Amino acid sequence: MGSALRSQLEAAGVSPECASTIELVRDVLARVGDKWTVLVVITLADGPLRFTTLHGRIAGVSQRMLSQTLRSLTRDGLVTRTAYAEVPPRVEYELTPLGRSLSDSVTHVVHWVQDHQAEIVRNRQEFDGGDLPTP
Amino acid sequence: MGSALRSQLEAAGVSPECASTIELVRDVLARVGDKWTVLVVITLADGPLRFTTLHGRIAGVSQRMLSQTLRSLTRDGLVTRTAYAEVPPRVEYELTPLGRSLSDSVTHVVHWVQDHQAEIVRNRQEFDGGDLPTP
DNA sequence: CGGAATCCGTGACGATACTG
DNA sequence: CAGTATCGTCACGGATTCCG
Repeated sequence: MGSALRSQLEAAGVSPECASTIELVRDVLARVGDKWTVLVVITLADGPLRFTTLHGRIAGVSQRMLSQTLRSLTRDGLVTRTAYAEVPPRVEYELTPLGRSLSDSVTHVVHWVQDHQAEIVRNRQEFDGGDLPTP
Repeated sequence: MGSALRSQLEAAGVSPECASTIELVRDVLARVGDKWTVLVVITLADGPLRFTTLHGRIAGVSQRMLSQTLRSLTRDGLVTRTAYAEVPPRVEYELTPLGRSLSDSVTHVVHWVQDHQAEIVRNRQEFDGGDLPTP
């Protein structure tokens, strides 16, 4: 399996030396593509925020998912988690330089989507509707 | 929900005029992040390929998932599907200019992952292992 | 050959309740 | 305030089978 996958990346212009890169690429892209990660990242782009603030700003996210997303991001070193020993407790999350650099790449894709969204929507309508029925 | 989401994009530097952009962004990113799309796209980067060839080159993909992925990509206008009325039947898939331009953006992220994979792996090990146990 | 249809297991996700 | 724990649902993804 590895060699075939390696050739995939070679075709994409990725250096062939590390076969497991593809898995990590897929892993990171899956993270980026998941439901909440992008929203968390771009929300944190302004500066550090605490859990509840984040929870309030990102509409529709459950505590469970937010917590999980933040832990994954922290694990990968994309955000830092800082807990202050206070009463009431306060925890702040902040993008690391690594997280910010990923954010830049992702923003690039976001802008791509924005630039081509009309075309995509039109393509979908055309595909779904086929030609208009003749009633 | 829409207004909160809109502010997300504003924070990310995206123009505020279209509230539904965020959903499309998430949608497209989810597609990009899914298990097979990236592999299909970079495999098609060389040129048009037929279904079975694609199925052979992408290790581990089932016919179902490949078919599904290709249909989604076709629906969005990222690939074209050309069926030749022959025996045996032949169907070729090819990246559209739109698909190629997305491919470029995604490749950018792929390269980012490649550049930072060592750091990510190290971060994960550090996070998972914590400090080394003392046996 | 190129799929679509069916069945089915797994786990992602949301809602809720509880804890330090 | 900042989570963890538990549970129920359901969509994703794989294997198999059937059709044009």
